[in-house]
Amino acid sequence: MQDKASLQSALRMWEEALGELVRRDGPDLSARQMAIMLIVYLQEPPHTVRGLAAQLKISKPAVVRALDTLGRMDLLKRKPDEQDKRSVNVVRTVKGSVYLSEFSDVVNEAAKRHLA
Amino acid sequence: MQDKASLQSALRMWEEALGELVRRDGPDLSARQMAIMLIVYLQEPPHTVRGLAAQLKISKPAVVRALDTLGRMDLLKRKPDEQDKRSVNVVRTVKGSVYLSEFSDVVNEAAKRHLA
DNA sequence: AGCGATTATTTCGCAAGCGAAACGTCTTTT
DNA sequence: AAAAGACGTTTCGCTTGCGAAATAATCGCT
Repeated sequence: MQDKASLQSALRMWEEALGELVRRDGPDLSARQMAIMLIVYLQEPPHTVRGLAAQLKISKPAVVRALDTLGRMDLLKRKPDEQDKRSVNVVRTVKGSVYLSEFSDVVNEAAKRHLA
Repeated sequence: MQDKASLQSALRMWEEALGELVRRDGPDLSARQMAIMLIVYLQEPPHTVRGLAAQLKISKPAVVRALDTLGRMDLLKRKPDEQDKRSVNVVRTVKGSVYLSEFSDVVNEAAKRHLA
């Protein structure tokens, strides 16, 4: 268990960043969609539907739907696997990189503001 | 603009915490619902529908719906304002406090794990 | 070559959330 | 006291997401 101060600290930081995101115009990603974005952009490729479903413990159709939505937004892309033609690799896009970059700015600003 | 290391740092922390939350059983709150929870539990009362809508720049019906859902989950409660009978105060519950306490544990664990 | 396993997707019925507009209640202004 | 405004809620039509089950394509094993 943490001390009370650090509990509040983490929550306040989350609040500021999240509030900023909700206020923002533009795409409002669900928790699952954001989790998939972060995995795809922060963990080493390759990323597959089954892999994402397993890591997040959600159903494969849920992953497929999230990829549909994120793909429509150009935040990531499907790329057929040439070795195993049943499989699909999920890859990054420029727009997705920009999106996450701005996102991390928001988080960092909140962190900085809170620590100050 | 931050240096690249700290950008990645914030994102990785967010990813670990968010991943844990998505995996978790139990209520899966939307971004808006979570934002409302954090405001109600971290900022000083009183909290009203119009106040929450203004702060998050979302419509009042959206706030009403979120309060319906969160209220059904016992994560917060409506309390009629005695002074101005048009108004409603949003107040905390024990269950909500527990929920956020566990939430901050997850965030803190992710932060600690990442800094290690 | 054939057959079961694996991968991703689609279909189905359903539940939840959205914004805009209308509404009911209460307060403030005139 | 009547009108105007403020607050929260409800209604409307619509969009999105969900899990479970069914489907299509491909792989691997024997």
